[in-house]
Amino acid sequence: MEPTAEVLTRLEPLLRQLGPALYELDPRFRSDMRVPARIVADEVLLRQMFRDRSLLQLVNVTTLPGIQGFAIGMPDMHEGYGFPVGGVAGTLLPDGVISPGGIGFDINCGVRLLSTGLLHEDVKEAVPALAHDLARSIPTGFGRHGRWVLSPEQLERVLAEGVPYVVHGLGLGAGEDLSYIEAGGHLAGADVAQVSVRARERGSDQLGTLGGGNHFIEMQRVERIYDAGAAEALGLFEGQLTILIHTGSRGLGHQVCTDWVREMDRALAREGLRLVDRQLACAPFSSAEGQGYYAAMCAAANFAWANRQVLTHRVREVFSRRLGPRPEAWPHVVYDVAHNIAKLETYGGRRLCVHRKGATRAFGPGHPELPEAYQPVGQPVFIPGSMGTASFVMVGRSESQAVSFSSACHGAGRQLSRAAAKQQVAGAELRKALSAQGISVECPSNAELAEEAPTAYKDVDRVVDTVDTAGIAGKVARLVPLAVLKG
DNA sequence: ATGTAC
Repeated sequence: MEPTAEVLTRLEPLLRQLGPALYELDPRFRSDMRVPARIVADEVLLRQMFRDRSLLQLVNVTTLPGIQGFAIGMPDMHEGYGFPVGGVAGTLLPDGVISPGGIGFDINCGVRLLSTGLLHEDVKEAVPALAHDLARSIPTGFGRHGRWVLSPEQLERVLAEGVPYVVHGLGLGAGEDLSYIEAGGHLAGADVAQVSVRARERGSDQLGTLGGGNHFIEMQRVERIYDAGAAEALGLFEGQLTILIHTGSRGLGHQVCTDWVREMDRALAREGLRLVDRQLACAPFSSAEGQGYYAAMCAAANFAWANRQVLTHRVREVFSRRLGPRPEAWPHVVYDVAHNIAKLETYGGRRLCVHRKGATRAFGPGHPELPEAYQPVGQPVFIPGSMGTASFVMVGRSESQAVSFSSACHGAGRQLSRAAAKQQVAGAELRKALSAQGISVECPSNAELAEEAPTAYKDVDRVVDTVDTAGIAGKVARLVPLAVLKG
């Protein structure tokens, strides 16, 4: 929905440019703003944000109790539930609020990049078969559940322990994988008791499933390297075959979000508190609701990392079956990073709860949380483009700390709603067009395909260049699709 | 994103 012309004319003069790709909205725009709103964008992307409610949603975020500094939108920002997708906000611990809408329904939706030692050129003929095998091995699509049902005990351990349990307890993956996953694939704040029975039921057969919507697995070719030093540190080279996995915590995370939004909504009503937008339901981090949600969110995040780990194992099985057990055909984890999560981090000596919704953590070089090999170059940031377009590998820069609470964008960003895309795009035609580009498509539904059409998304090259210009992350490599597997 | 509006 578009904001009214009246609102936009009032907003415009209070918006000033702070840098080559950074804007600030003065808090005088609305009396309830506690801090300014900032936006990483160029002129074109900024204009696009005027076409939906995302800017006003970002303004709403600045009203949250305990918010520090500013609320900031990434260049791929668009309208979401409560918070805009592409929004970042840090609240002061212990009594600032945590808001499930600031993390998103798909808790720890994120991206994992796998690299092979193969040149695409050398395995060209095998790509369609590999894609087909992946489609047979990995359940995809909305409502699709896996054939593998975890016992209640296994699920509890996934929620409590995350990827270390998947590797060492379930035997799926290698010990080296753990060093290349944000937080080692395990948040210690998880408390299984805060995850409802219903959420657990929904998750019990969804480990190792891809889901629908914009979730996908893509086989890609490294088309171009921008930063040779960083590419070398990440093990990337031109012509290389890579695999990108984009998925999250499935129905389990969705149910956790639903449960705790309701819980917080009730608590607010009990105390007679009204928010500017009910979808911003939140609670002080230190409150029972804040602690409960945070513990459940950590558990759902562990589930999502575990999910991407199981999918990695499936990819390895398929590659090894098809290409033989040679070391160059064994996909390594380059990195795995969330873009829907809240993390506890320190800025200017203050402990904050940093909400990232459709925003990727982008720690610069030398950050202690990075694996040793990436210390000199910074944290890998993956920007999946829309289907059939390029994806990018970037690395976080130290400047991101002051500019954006160490955050960058997470994708191209929608410019058409799912409904609008479905109306405008014929899935069957799109399928043909992708095939004509030489991209193998493994997706049962034309409707799902249409919703994710490239025209439904902003220009990923522009989004990525804006992030680069803003100085929060730098371009390392451009990856182009060879085969896409989606729901 | 999501057993696609309890």
